[in-house]
Amino acid sequence: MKATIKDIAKKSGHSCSTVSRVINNNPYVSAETRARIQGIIDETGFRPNNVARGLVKGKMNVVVCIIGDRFNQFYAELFSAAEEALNELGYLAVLCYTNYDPAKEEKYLEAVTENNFAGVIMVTAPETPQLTNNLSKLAFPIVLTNRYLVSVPTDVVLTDNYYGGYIAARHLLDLGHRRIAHWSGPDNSTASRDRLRGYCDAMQEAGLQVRDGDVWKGNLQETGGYQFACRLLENPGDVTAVFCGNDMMARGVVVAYAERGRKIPDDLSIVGFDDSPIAVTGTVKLTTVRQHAREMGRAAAEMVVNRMANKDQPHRRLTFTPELVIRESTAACRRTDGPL
Amino acid sequence: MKATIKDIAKKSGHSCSTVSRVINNNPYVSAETRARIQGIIDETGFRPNNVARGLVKGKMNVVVCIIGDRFNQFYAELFSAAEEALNELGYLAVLCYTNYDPAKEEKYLEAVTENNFAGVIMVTAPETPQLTNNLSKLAFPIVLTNRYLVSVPTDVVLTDNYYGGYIAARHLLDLGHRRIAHWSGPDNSTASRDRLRGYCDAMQEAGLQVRDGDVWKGNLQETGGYQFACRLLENPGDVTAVFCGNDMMARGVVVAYAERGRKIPDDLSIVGFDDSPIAVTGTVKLTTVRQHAREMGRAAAEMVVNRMANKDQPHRRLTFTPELVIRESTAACRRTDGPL
DNA sequence: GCGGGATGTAGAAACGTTTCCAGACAGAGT
DNA sequence: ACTCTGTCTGGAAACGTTTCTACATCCCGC
Repeated sequence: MKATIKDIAKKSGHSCSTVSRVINNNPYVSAETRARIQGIIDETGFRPNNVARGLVKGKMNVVVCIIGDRFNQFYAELFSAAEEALNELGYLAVLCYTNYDPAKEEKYLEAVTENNFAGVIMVTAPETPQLTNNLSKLAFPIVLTNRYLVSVPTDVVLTDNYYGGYIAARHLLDLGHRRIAHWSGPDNSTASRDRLRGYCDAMQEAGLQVRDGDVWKGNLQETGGYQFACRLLENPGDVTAVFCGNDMMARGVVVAYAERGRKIPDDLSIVGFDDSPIAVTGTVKLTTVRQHAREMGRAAAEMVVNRMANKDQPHRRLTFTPELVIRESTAACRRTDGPL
Repeated sequence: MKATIKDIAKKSGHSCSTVSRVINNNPYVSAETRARIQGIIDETGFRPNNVARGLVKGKMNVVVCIIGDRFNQFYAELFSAAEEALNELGYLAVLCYTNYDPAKEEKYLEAVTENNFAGVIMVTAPETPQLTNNLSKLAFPIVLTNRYLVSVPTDVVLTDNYYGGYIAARHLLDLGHRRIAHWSGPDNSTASRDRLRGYCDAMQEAGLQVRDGDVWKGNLQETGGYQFACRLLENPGDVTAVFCGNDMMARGVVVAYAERGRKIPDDLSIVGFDDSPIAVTGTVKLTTVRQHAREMGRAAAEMVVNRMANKDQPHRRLTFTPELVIRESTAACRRTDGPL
């Protein structure tokens, strides 16, 4: 069987307490004692049992990241940074995908409770009544990222999506575009809504009106962008630029145009969102709005362990400012024929 | 604080043992007692603490899936099926990505040991000395999938990759192709090697010789396929068909050709591998070799819990037979000019 | 030479379950 | 009437840690 702390205690002639102290780097151990015990630990290959530790401490040193969408590399990047930070802080990070299914979300949150995991970093969750109901009575730290809930205060780390939407539209306007579409995801997240507002305000500021037909909502994946692009190609109108809800969608647009021999940015200017790795794969590098994925991930990690120590501090919202990254998918508007 | 089994015992006037019995559906509880206790459990919202349970049972009911590659949807599919099965069997499934980094792999395996997780399903791992060394002394059940290790016997569920390579090449040969390239991943997995063998044997059977220059090894991702396709386009030779190591790679080839206005399958026939979801997204649906991802996932799940019960049974290797799925990326060879 | 704060160590309780053991009771077979 | 077997229940040990309490010892300043 695996060696326990008692075995080490017996072998070294010391008590469990003392062995525990050397394991946990408690200063109240003499140099000789520490050396002797450490020697035995090393030669035995003893590793403390985290389950027992978890029982007395009241929590396992495991943080679960619950993510809606496994295709979005922005989340992957965010998680990877969070994991790195969590490891440094002594926690194991594991991943669960919900596929945006509220039932799965609930299942995972329940599992966290039952297993006394230390906390949760949750990346995107549509705001369902169950979720808000659950969140409000959860006993462990949870930090949301990317979107916040209007009905429940939580710790959250965000991008300033309003500003992101604003600079995306602003950039296209500066290039002379006048009819700018916005393709995004379902309307159930603050992230999407805030970006939309930013886009609308930029348009209005330029004296342009956003028409109903200019904003399309679909799935935030490559297929979504692909489909919308096909729809636009069939019925071009005078749209000369598109602001996409994320880079995956933007990629889908590029593919649809490439397949028909149309040129980006000549035939259409595209701004993505996220600046995820796929923004720079493929021939046309995307102009996009960079979210600071790694910084957000690290911040979320720090926030979640911070809350473990201070259970009752007020909830905090940390907002990162996105920035425009100009690459090859946008260019000055060449169409001058239409009105507006 | 959260209710414990003792609180329930006190409230119901019964002992902890009895409460435990109703929680675990032990038959030795009278109907009335069970009803009364269950009532209290329900009204209290009591949930047993898995950590305490894990301590006495010697393991947490958590299975970790360790996956090398988060981009490959075939693995995602496999994991999703495994998770489903594991949930049915009473286990929580969580995910860790190694990015093919042996150090991360080791870290996760260590975490499994320290946290007494119930077992591991590991999807792809390059066979490093550390890994084999670690695996041979692990105390928990582990089942490998997709590739097996030559130096350590383990439980493993596989696709018959040799046969997969064979039918892929055979299909292209049947379409009249003679110069068929094979683009795959690094040579460190049995999966790649077996597919290569199958492809070579099919070629030889047809009286054709595989030349060194026909087999390229790169990264098994879209970028890998894209790069190889570019290389081929620059220097076409007489290759008319390609058998790709997986669907992502095949997709990359399609994109490269589309961007240059070349037609698939007219200019190049492509066979992928996996039949992952991306095989049917995009305009050209891929001809590919289907691996039975969901069946493999479920099998892996069953295998891992099976081994928990029977620690000393001999290791098993379960092989699924892949099948060719013919779609739009392959067509009869039209080039008849060159010798072979 | 004596109280008093560090420093070092051991023993035992505690964490929340499961499970082993023992005992009570009932009905059935002799 | 008696064992015997099966059903039901409670008490307590066990799982492997951390941590609380208690007790030495030492050195310091008086």
